[in-house]
Amino acid sequence: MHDVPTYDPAAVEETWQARWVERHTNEPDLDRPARPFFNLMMFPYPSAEGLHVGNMFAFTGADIFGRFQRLQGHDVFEPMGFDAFGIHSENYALSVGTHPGKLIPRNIDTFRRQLRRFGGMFDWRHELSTTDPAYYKWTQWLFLQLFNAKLAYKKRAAVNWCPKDKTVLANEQVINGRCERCDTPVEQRSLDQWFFKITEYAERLLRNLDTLDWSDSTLALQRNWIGKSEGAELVFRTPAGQAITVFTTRPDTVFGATYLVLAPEHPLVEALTAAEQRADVRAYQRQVQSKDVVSRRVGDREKTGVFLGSYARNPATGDAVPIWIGDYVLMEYGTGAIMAVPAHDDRDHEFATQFKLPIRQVVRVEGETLPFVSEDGLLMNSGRFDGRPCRDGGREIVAWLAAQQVATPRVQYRLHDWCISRQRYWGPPIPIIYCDRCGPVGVPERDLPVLLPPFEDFRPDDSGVSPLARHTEWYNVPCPQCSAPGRRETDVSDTFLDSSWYYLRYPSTEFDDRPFDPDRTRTWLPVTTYIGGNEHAVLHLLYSRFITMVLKDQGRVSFEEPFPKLRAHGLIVKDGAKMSKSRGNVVIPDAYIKQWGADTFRMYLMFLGPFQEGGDFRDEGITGVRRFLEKVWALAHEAVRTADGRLPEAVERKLHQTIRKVTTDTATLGYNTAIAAMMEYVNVIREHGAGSRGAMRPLILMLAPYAPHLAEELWVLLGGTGRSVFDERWPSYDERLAEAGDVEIAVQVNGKLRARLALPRGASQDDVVARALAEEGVKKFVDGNPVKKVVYVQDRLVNLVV
RNA sequence: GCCCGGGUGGCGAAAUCGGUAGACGCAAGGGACUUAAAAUCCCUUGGGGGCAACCCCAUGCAGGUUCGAGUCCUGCCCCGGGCACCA
Repeated sequence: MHDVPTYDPAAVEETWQARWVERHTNEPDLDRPARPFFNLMMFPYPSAEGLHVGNMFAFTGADIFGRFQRLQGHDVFEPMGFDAFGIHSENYALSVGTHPGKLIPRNIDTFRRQLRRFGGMFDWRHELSTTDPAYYKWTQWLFLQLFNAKLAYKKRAAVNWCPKDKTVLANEQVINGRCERCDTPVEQRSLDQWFFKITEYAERLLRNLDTLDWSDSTLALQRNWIGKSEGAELVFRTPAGQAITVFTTRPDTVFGATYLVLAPEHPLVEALTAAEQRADVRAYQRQVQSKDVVSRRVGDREKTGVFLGSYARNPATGDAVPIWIGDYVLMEYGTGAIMAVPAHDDRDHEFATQFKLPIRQVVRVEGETLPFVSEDGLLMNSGRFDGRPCRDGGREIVAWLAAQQVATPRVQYRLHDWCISRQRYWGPPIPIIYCDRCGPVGVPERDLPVLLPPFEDFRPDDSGVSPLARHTEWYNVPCPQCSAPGRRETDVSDTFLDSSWYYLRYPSTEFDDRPFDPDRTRTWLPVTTYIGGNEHAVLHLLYSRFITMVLKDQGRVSFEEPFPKLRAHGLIVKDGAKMSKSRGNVVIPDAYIKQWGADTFRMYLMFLGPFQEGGDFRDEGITGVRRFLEKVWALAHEAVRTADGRLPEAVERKLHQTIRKVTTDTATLGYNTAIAAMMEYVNVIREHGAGSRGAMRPLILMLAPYAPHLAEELWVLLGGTGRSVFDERWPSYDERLAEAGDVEIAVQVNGKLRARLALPRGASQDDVVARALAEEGVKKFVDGNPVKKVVYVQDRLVNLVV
């Protein structure tokens, strides 16, 4: 064995990272690409802790995909940016006594350094940060497009208020009644808020899901979130003529509705309350209001409520049914009022039992006892609808009641309008000026951006208004329409608005007079492949789809789905447990990259489990990958000194099988098995002592997406003359060579494996059976019995049934 | 409660149009080289039985379909994630 120079990843990686910059290797021609491929990954929030291993895992997987596409001959655009506005940065700045405006640039510097160091194929010409006025100018512009289209509106609303972060939260940011950031129980407050009418797009957002190439889990999450229910609104009238409208998904059970329940906040409660019940009703309402959202929604589920002392007529039966209020009915969903069918709804049953209300069975299902909710039954106690199947009967009942003007078919979504205002500092100011004469007026485009003033005093307070509202010199401005004294909106917008359009900005970052250039957008969008975590399956992805639909409706883009192909990666855990600071098991990538090199670290991350499922990070495992790269390094150096000739047959066959496997696996993000296949190939080369150029060059090409620095280095060593291995083409394989040689055929007797035969491909059934019967191990089990049946699978298996 | 995933060696995991279970890697044990160690190389490694060729058992549990089931069907159990008093 000749001397092989030591593999020094740090040196190799530094050299090539410098060359990539000098040679503009990662900068595609954005104006005239032959085969554009927009490889997008979810941009990170630049935390003070730096890039963590979860980011690194995601970016590595996405980068491998981009590099693979590049080798397939695409012009791959792989940009990177920073989602740097938001409560997280602001809270961190407060906790360490600095200003987010100072903190964020430092954090971004760290991230940029880390992202270069791990070897991402990023086009840094197109880096963006959502906090850059050149970016948020257009975030504000986007708000104005929705405002002008009447898709943004302000309303006083009971909103989620986090007493710790002192801000309003979107429904999506409330987890089990608690703030998703700080876990504080969320309170209800009534404030004026800006909303986007995403509910107007609910049906389209739902329907389009069928056209998307997304993972099933992500699609399911979105469907769930949109939460479509079909049913009807039914009207119950009081003797005084008041109409109480309820929403139900089970109009077939209306004959079983024995009472009504309204949400305690329902506007009709006052009018429906009898004098003698007034005190009790008031007390109950106060009690509910004082509950925090946690105990109302998820904590104590015991049914409570109060009788209002009045009645309404069931439109189907004509019976007078009592009207109650109860906090298990929510004002935000449906009409805030329900018809209670205690026989066929568990919650209603519980309530009726508690308060001794009548229970009337109207559905019969074999073997079921009350209460049950099945729709697979026949109606009973339902007048002329008796005996009808539930679903048909329901339709007929709605038609019957609709003719009397007391029923309307209705579709209900769980999705709420998107509350986008935040009473905080670290975000883009909402570009609105209030004028006593003109009302809310959009800031004219020529005056954008509305700069976020660099106030040192940005601490939020309990007032329910933004810190910007403390600065009269900032918010007092003339009305852009009539020049009368006006006042700026002092709320800033939600971070999810920043991230709802960043993919549109990337190809157009150099244009300061337009948010996204029409030509660039036509060339590069929609995004070819989007890779990111399922934690954004609902919020970010739903908002981005909505914004894109709005832009499409305004004729600003030609597509309505920004991410036709999306792949979600899994989560990475450490030694079987979720990483967290408190557990002390957070993996800091820098230390690993320093010790092992970026190429080894990238490959290890991809080897520890299926990319789309995540995996368990264990320190011990990394040595295997490093050993593999050392072997490749040594074989390549050996190959240089070896005369090239035809590969040994076994090596050639394995090579073609490997190219086949690595190609399909890389294309489908099956990185762990692709790496395993390359390891197998290297093992075969070593067994045959066949480390020649012909054996190694295709391997280096396949390895390039995974270990780009090493591949560049070895490509030059093996005679590559171009500027980069990524200007080469992915190797192709020959199916015939991959399938050459004998196949092993399993011989079963009665389904149990008894022997293996090595035979040429394509042997006939008769030959195989004859050979099988000659085997000792087979004879023994056939034992002279006649073979009753032969199952033969060409080139794989024969099963003799005796 | 509902909706997605997922349960395979000591460990991370392969194999799903039903067709040779455990590829690849880690760890462990044995050996070679070395004054020694590291590194490297070779061998063994799911469980049980046998001197051996071999045999039996084994993919969360219980059934079923099939010549044949990790894979399909029925009913359960457990783990992870999401939604959740949504009418």
